[in-house]
Amino acid sequence: MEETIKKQIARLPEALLAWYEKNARPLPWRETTDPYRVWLSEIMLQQTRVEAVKQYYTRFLNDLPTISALAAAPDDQLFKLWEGLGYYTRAKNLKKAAITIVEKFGGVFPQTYEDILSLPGVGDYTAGAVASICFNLPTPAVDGNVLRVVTRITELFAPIHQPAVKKEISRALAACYPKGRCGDFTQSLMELGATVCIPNGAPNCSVCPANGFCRAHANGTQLALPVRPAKAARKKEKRTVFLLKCGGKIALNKRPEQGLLAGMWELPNVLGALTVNQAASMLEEEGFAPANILQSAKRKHIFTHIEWDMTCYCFRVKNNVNSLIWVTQDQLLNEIALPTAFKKFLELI
DNA sequence: AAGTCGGGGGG
DNA sequence: CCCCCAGACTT
Repeated sequence: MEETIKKQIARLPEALLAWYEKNARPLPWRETTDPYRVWLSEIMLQQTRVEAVKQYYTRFLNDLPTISALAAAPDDQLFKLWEGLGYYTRAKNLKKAAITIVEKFGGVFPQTYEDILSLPGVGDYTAGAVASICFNLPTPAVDGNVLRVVTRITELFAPIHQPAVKKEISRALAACYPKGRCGDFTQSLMELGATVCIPNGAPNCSVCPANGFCRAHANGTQLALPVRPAKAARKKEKRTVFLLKCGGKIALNKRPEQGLLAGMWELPNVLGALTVNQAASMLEEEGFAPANILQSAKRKHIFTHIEWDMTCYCFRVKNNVNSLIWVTQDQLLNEIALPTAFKKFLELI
């Protein structure tokens, strides 16, 4: 299979590089080959759209302009810079990797594929992207865009979630990487997938530089590719969220270090949809004096594997409880990173 | 190989 | 609603 793929993508580098020179979008991380900046962009872009990343990227580099600054950054600052971007372990691993670079690599970003791959949070894709873009190594970066482009050009109906299929595609690509233009070829593949050979609807084949040798285009099978596994059904959960106010402060809770939103702050909440009376009773059982209900609201939040149907009760309470952390509105706004699911209730304050 | 881990933009 | 996004890591 690999040999077949190689033959069918043989014309890709020449066609894509010429097209990329004229059609590359100007993106902040394309103005440099500094590995810190390219690495940061690749981590932020994991499962995250370009438009969402732009502002985060610029602000992050403004506040933490060097690897050593990142290695020394307090977690609060780090998470505030990541707040709302999702997949928060990316931020934790980013700092871990920065510390590794300082301690193990003498503060110099590693320059081989294997060393880059060894950093926490860096997998095959990111290592290939950084190595090719920053160090001109023939290391493919096989993301969703590239899988779509290659499976369409070669009309490969193999399920792309299988590691073996990704490896075949990666090896075939590595063999055709153009000397001296490795970074541009990596980016041109992704650019084609992002702007021409797009997901969700018909690709723009009429302007595609590969339409002369694309099998899916020739046979009209673009929409059937790539082949993905069936998606698992999402679970639904009802939750009751407490917005507790006491003496100008708001109650927060620290989530467990494992699992969903690991280690993040949250508004106190419990499983199940409590009535306002049940919620008030629960507060009394937890050691609060009788509480006054101020407002309530319902919000839905959708994660990848679970959906929260949340009912929030805003209570004014007269005494606080030690197991909760009490913060001012200013702290909550400017210092503490609160996941989006809970941010949806802050307008009740 | 299958599950887990956020959030959002667009059909 | 549904799709899937410049994926990585754990089990």
